[in-house]
Amino acid sequence: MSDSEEHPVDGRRARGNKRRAEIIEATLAVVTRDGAAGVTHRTVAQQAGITTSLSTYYFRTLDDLLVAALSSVADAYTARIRQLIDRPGDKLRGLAELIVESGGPGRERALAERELSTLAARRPALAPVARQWRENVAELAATLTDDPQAIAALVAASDGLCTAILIDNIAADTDHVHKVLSQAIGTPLDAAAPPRRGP
Amino acid sequence: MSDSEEHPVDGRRARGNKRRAEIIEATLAVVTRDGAAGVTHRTVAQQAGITTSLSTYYFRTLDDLLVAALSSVADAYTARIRQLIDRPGDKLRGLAELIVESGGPGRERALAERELSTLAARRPALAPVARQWRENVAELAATLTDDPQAIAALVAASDGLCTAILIDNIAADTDHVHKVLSQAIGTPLDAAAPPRRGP
DNA sequence: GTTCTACTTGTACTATCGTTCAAACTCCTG
DNA sequence: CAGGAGTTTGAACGATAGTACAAGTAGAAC
Repeated sequence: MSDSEEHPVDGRRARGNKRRAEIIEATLAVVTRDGAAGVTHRTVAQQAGITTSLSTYYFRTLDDLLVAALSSVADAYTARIRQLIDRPGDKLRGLAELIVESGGPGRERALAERELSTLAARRPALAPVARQWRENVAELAATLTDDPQAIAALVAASDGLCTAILIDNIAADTDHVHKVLSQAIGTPLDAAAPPRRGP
Repeated sequence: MSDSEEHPVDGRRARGNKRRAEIIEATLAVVTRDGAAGVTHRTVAQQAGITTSLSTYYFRTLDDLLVAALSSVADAYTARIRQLIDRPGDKLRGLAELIVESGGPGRERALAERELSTLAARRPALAPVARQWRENVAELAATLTDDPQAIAALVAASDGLCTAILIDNIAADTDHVHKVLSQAIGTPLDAAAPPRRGP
């Protein structure tokens, strides 16, 4: 985690890492297509175009594979939200756009994340990973207000909006989501996007 | 649906209905214990103390069984919320108590509902059932405000709070949930529980 | 009592699952 | 080149899944 890679010159390990990523990608594709219940070593291997044993070589058990897949999705979302937090701009609108994505191009990923998050209620190993999304949103909210209730409301509303978009398959409109988020956090329209000139 | 039962005198059919309810109950118990993925005709039958074939006799396919189980849970929640809507009292606090229940005695049911709701994203037959909860909350919210954004925010926040309680396993405090709901809907503390004397 | 319907059981078939394992292949090391 | 570490394959084992089906039981209709 600290440094990128220690042996980037070893072609064997490089290939291994690439394979690992491919298998995770295939796993997400399977979750998207057939749901988390459809994830088996065989389906994942077929999706990745490899043999079943190779899947078990990299992920000894199915649990290992699911944890890795959820971690991958969660990391991607974390990066997106951190970008919103660090960069200047309307954070609330950025969050709204991120949520709306769950109904469009990012629907597969979001659906996969929801499936895997639900598993988290049952597998302690997944819980910390599943919690990341809410913690990140809370951090973003903390830059907009100091009111704990408002932060909690925004986090809950963000989660609920994602659910509604995914399950109900409702039309995802950025303006609408933005308004609902504003409503949840209170009166952030003044404080949310102050046209600061930066330091 | 219009009248209760047409042949309540037939002891055979009565036993059949009882068995059906028992199997649904066993299914929910299995979902609670092992997750939706753990639902098989065999596990359900064992949980119910019957034979496998009897489970398939009442629910020809596993899908039938899952749809019936989700419908059962959704109906129970619908009844609870309708009670809140129809009866006088602080509706928002009642909703908060209902949500908090998801972390306590009603955790099993709530978890089962979430698992089955997630399935709804994939099985169109489950979608209308899974939508009920949100529609009911929206109806409750409509009695508190006319602002569509506020209604949407309350619905989303309710859903998100349930998720947080279930997945993160956070301490569920009625006061806290109530405050967050109030924050989401705006300033309902005055309008939410007006001590009206009736019509 | 006879007949019919609804309920219940035991058993079996086929398919797929997770997982293991030894052998073959690829690439780095010396 | 030889040797070893990492990668990939094919086949197989035991367990469990959905489902089907014929036989048997309990209660209703006549």
